[in-house]
Amino acid sequence: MLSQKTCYAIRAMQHLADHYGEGPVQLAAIAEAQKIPAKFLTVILSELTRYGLIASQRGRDGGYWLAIAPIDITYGDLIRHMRGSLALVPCASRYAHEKCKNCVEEGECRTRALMLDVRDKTAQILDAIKLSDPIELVPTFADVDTGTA
Amino acid sequence: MLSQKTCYAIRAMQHLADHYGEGPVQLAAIAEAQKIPAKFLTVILSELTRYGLIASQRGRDGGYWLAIAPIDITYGDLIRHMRGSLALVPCASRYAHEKCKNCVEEGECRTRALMLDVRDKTAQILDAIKLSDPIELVPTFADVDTGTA
DNA sequence: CTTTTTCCTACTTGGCAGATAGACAAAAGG
DNA sequence: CCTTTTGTCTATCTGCCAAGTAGGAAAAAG
Repeated sequence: MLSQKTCYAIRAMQHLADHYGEGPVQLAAIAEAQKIPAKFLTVILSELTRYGLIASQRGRDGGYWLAIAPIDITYGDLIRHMRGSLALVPCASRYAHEKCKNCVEEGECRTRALMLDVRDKTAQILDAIKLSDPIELVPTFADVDTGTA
Repeated sequence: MLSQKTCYAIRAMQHLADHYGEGPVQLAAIAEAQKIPAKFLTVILSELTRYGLIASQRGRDGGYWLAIAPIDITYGDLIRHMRGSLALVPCASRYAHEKCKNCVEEGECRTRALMLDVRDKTAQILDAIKLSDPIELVPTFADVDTGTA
């Protein structure tokens, strides 16, 4: 599961990508358009600024903009910055590896082996899609007919 | 992230799969071998029994065993039972769909479109691997050299 | 009827995601 | 300079829920 914060961050970044090259976008504008609690967005944007993904300007007519062209930012980057990991299990993370608690030896853990594979496939998808890429929207009812899960 | 409970459930099921056809396996044996707190395992196994994945017998020489052949149980099934969803975001789940809070319209949400894709790929992997499949273990140091994430 | 083992319901607890508060810093206009 | 606007930082609150515990009931077998 992505945290709520990560979801907010993604939407904020998408918003900035949509307005790339148009000068600073103010926090309030993002908050309203993306339905993100303004005060919380403050924290998120500061974080993204610190990571170097966005730049900012204070004072009148200030705001935020992408520090990197949207074509150079992948969803994978973004999620890793916000969550630390794409893996479903701490021991299967490559950048944010951590031992699971109450687990068997890592070298003996079948779950870990499996989840490493899932992680890599997930990374393949998310690292291939850039903020600038058009994303084909999926209508709301799509869930009903495919009985996959 | 898989919950700790889900991880325990997976290991417990693997254990039962390893002893398939050997008669009932007692809770204490699973708990010890898989390093799972015994009292908590109680709750998990009962749940799995209710779902029909395992069967049980009380009393002397009782225990648990798989109610279904390991070749007919996929990791996907298992995780869905324990977590309700393979998706990274509630609105991208197919069986356990739920609206995200504080989000834009689902039909307009790019994050959802993306995450639906990730979910499907994840399901493809996890539904293709059965409890009976041998899983190639991955040595502990594998994380160091591949700089993917 | 005693022992062994699973089953059930309820409860406790700690941690942390999510969100807020409020003082501070800087940029621009007048 | 002083005021307004907007971002920055650090501290704090709060409610929820995963994780685990407690303890007794039910069943099987001898």
